[in-house]
Amino acid sequence: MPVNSFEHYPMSWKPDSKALKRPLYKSLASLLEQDIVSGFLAPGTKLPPQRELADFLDINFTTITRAYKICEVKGLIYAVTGSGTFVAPNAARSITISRDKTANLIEFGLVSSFEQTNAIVKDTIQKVVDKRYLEQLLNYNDPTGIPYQKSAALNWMESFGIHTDPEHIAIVSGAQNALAITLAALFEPGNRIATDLYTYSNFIELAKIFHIQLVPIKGDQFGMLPDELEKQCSQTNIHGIFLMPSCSNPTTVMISDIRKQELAAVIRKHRLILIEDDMHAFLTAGMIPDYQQPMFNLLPQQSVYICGTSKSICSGLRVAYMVYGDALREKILRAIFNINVKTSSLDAEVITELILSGKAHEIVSQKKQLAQTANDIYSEYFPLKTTVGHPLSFYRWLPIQGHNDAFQLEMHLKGQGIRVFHSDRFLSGQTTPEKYLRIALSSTNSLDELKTGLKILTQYLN
Amino acid sequence: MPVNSFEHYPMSWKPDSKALKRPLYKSLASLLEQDIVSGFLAPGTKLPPQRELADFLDINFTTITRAYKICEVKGLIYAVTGSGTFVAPNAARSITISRDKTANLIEFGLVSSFEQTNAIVKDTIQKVVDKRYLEQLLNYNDPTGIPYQKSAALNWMESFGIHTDPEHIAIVSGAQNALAITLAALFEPGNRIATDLYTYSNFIELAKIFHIQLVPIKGDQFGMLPDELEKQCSQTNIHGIFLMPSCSNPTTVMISDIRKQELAAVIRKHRLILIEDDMHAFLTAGMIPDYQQPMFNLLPQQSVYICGTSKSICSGLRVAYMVYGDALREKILRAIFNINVKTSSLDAEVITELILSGKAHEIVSQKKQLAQTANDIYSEYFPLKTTVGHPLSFYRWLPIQGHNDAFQLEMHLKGQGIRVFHSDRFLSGQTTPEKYLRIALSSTNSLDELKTGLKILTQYLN
DNA sequence: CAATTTGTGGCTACACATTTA
DNA sequence: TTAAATGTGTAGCCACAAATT
Repeated sequence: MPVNSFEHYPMSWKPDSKALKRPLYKSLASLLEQDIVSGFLAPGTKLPPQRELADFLDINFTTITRAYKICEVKGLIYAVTGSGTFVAPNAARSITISRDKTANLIEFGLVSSFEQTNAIVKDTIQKVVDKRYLEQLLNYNDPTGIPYQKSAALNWMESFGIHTDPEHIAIVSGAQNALAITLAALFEPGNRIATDLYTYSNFIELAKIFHIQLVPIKGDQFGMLPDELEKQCSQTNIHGIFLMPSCSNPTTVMISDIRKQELAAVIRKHRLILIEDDMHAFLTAGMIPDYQQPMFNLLPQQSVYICGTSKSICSGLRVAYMVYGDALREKILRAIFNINVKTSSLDAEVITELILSGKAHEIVSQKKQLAQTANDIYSEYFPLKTTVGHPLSFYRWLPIQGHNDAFQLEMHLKGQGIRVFHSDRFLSGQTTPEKYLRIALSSTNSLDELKTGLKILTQYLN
Repeated sequence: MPVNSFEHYPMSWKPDSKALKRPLYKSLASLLEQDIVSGFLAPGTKLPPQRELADFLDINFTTITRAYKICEVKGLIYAVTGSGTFVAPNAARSITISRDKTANLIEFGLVSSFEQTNAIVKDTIQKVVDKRYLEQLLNYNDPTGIPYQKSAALNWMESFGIHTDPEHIAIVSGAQNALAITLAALFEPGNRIATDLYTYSNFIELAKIFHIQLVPIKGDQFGMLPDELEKQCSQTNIHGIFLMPSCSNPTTVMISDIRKQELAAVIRKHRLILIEDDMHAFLTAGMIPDYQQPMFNLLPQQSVYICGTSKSICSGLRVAYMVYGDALREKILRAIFNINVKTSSLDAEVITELILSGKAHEIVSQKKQLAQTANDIYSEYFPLKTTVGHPLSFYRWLPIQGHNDAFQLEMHLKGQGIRVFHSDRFLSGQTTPEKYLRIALSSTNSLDELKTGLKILTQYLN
């Protein structure tokens, strides 16, 4: 029997108890899902507490717990002990970022990599084709990469501070693919991974696919806060942590060397698996005075270091390097064989040749130059108030005011001819009061187009 | 309080109740896992019934259910209602098949694809490099394939009976990758997929990675038995079915056209998602008199059709085509973007050029010729007693007697210089009394080596 | 700092379905 | 055919932990 009449305490959600079928918890979960996906329950809405809803429906409150759990794992809602359960910011839509050529828009959304440099790659492909061993690249051999390709990879990563042997490196099909492999290999459904409050939206989606919960941790201008991480680790059972130390996506924050060591101490203490996505090492190592080494070096036995070549060398050739501790090796190899079989040796060979011939460094220095120019242009339109973030980042993180509806803002800007992403897309958990736009500087067809787009943006935002 | 003393009914497994910590079910599961992985509990061992073990440990029997469930999802054990719980045949080892070059062995294990034909591919790569639009293949554009590449794909699959539009096809990085994407996109942990008793071992491993349970269904010489499928579907909640109609791996069984229709009726009735791995269509369509069309055509809205080009065209270029119904499209695209971002347009372009230039058909006819010769050689050593199975299969399924320890047999044959796989590797669930070897005919360096290997094998088995 | 609110995790009870004897 | 054995699935009970007031 319900105890209260609820007339004085209106609940934000009153599911029709007649619509409930057995099993109750599944039925309730699907009612909730419907109301969220249909938009009836807006993002941020506080759902009734478990006990209250249970009372209303006259069932046990743990049955509500179960129903809520189903929706939480699907990323539709999130729960905060003590304060309640809320509809997630990105509940009703997919935040996957991919190339979308439908309209003639100025691309500030997807972060490309100044594709102007691809002409250099073209010549190198010809050199690879001329090699007498080309045929050897077309079979099933060496699923994790041919030994000399791995040597070239080590050569490439040496300047970032990575040192290992060919047994602990694998060539995979891009950094995103490396992340998928890592989650498949080392985590189980229901595991938790700590991330920054704002993080790479495709990692959020990947976590959903693998049914891994993300635990957002607060940070400051030097990266994630060790105390906050410590707090969460001691509170709940956390299995891993995802970091992008060289230039966090989307915030452009670089983790300082001291902070790396502090974080490493917490990670070591709680035996987390560190997933270090160091896609931007090429922009940071040797450039930023504070840069010492990747976190992998501090925690080699419990880390996966991922070095993608899409941003630094060429985006269309899907090649990334994974470096891992011995304890993780077997599981990772198994996941690679089952998800990829292998990565095309032809693609890997082109990247290898670019590295060994020195062309890769040439490409990098061109890209740095382009990044410098693009950032200079950006600061003409949006002066950088502080020195926060990476000075050469391929994207910027612009604080905005008064545009709380992420979807609507993105739509309006599309109407203005600009594709850009609102910060809500990058939220790993609950919402925050501050709002931003992530503005890719590396994806327009020309620097003129970049200027045009930024001009439209300044006008729109003022 | 325990009710019985158990002295008269010895249990196969008596965990130390003092070793149990809280939570009980996790602790118990890990004790069980240890004893299985260490080999203390051999494959096939019957575990104590849930109630009996509960009585012994003096806890509730559903706590045992939970512990068993954890191990079942990990593939360590399997449960049969009414008869009990058993240690799985492949519990203690990984059955992932991958290239393994460690020793100088004759390769009868991994199924390659007569790599002699790769010389033709070499010339085509040069043609691709000469194209003026090569640079356009090096960016993030067209993540599911460039429109004309998709047209070529449709062109290629037309002879297999596939007709669709470019919106319902995607280019991915090989058939195994397509399977990973399909499982990630369309299934949830705990879902069940029906498979043949013997099935592709990397699919079994993939199911483990995604925590999907396989439900083995009996079959005969024409493929899976519809009645058995119907029975299982009405008994438990099954979400999908995995079939290789053109030439099942490892049994070489081809599903007859009548059987396809009967199976389709059951699949439709129970709304299963059909995963049709039609890697061998090129060996079957137009070759086998009975061949009419893929099952995709019978169930276009609830099927994923996978057409790999590794076996038919070139194994090192990681390219497969996925064809799917509109209802599945969005989820599949999301999984592709998150697991691959895209497949190398360079690789896809080479395959496209091979198809459009007619070279692909040339390669196929060479491979068919090689397959014919290899099968002829095989039948000199192991006369085919019946007409069961595909006549041109790249591998054969040899019944053997008296070698029940799969691992030991594989080891002994390695000692003889041969790498080959025992049927236990391909078991999707419980064990069977019949034993086989899967013998790859397409992976030796020469036909002479094939003969040598087969000779050693006949001698060993007699 | 204590009381209250709210969510988490684990064990138990029980109805039910299938298989086997 | 019926009874016993055995596994499956759902809901309830309860101790506890964290956050709020």
